[in-house]
Amino acid sequence: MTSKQEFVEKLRNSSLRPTKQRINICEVLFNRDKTFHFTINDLFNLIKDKTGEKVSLATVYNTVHAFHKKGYLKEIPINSNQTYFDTNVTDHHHFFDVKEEKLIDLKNEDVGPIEIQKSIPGKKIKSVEVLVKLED
Amino acid sequence: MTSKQEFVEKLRNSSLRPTKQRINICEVLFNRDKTFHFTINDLFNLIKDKTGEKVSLATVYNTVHAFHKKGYLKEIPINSNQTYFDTNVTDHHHFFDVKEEKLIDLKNEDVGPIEIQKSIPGKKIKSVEVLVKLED
DNA sequence: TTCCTTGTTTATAATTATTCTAAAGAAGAT
DNA sequence: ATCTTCTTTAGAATAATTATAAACAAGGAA
Repeated sequence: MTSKQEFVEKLRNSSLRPTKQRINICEVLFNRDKTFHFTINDLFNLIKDKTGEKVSLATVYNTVHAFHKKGYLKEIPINSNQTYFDTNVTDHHHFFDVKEEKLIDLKNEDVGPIEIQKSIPGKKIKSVEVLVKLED
Repeated sequence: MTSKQEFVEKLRNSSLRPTKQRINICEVLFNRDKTFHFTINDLFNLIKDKTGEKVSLATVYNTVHAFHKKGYLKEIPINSNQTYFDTNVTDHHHFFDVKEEKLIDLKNEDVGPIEIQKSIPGKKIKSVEVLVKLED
């Protein structure tokens, strides 16, 4: 359980003003035991449900992008019409259940080391992501 | 160099009628040495350039989806506003140059074996894709 | 051939996710 | 309090994709 005050500090430390909306979004995103996978629309609906307060869709977009930029959220590369985010920003991978459109975390140790043995001149590796698609 | 007749047969074998439009699309997609990464819009523009004939955008969508369904094209999981496809349908991976929005093939042997040591009850693995993002 | 059925193409409209805009409101500093 | 800057918001704009339904073409049968 993270207190509201901690979110206020987190936001201040990131030079993001601690507004009511952002704190509500923090509650929904970060006040959890497990990692959380979501689309903007998921989040938009959850905010109303969990906090009882409505935050405009534009603000949800703004805030998610701000948090992503600050490194508090990770974008998951996946083929979907919607963009998926993850509150687990550590280096890890995903299962994607195609039928249920659901993501499941895959720990690094469940995949083993991945050694990329090719390099592109002038470029460096920013991230390595494994996506394992699941079917029935 | 693949002849037009071969495309006609390929289409017939897939119970797709060999129309002028589909054959043109085949020429652009499959008459190449190297693997080809593209978005629908890339392809739409290339058809005009390479064949001199215009195919409607809707037909490009229809055909790409039909070819994807038949297994002649692979969809690449990536976070982009556009969907990327690949004419290389073998099991392999990708670099994505984030700045230039360009994909580069990564052979399986350049990545090494990936062993997924977690399983989800009732589900089986459909595909394993590695995406390596590149930055300058 | 000619006719018939079914599949295909097409322009255009509809849909959907996301971004933009500009005005009103709130936070923080002085 | 006042001022500046950041934030929120509704709604408009954009862009990719999908749906629609009418015209058209392919393939088969007579």
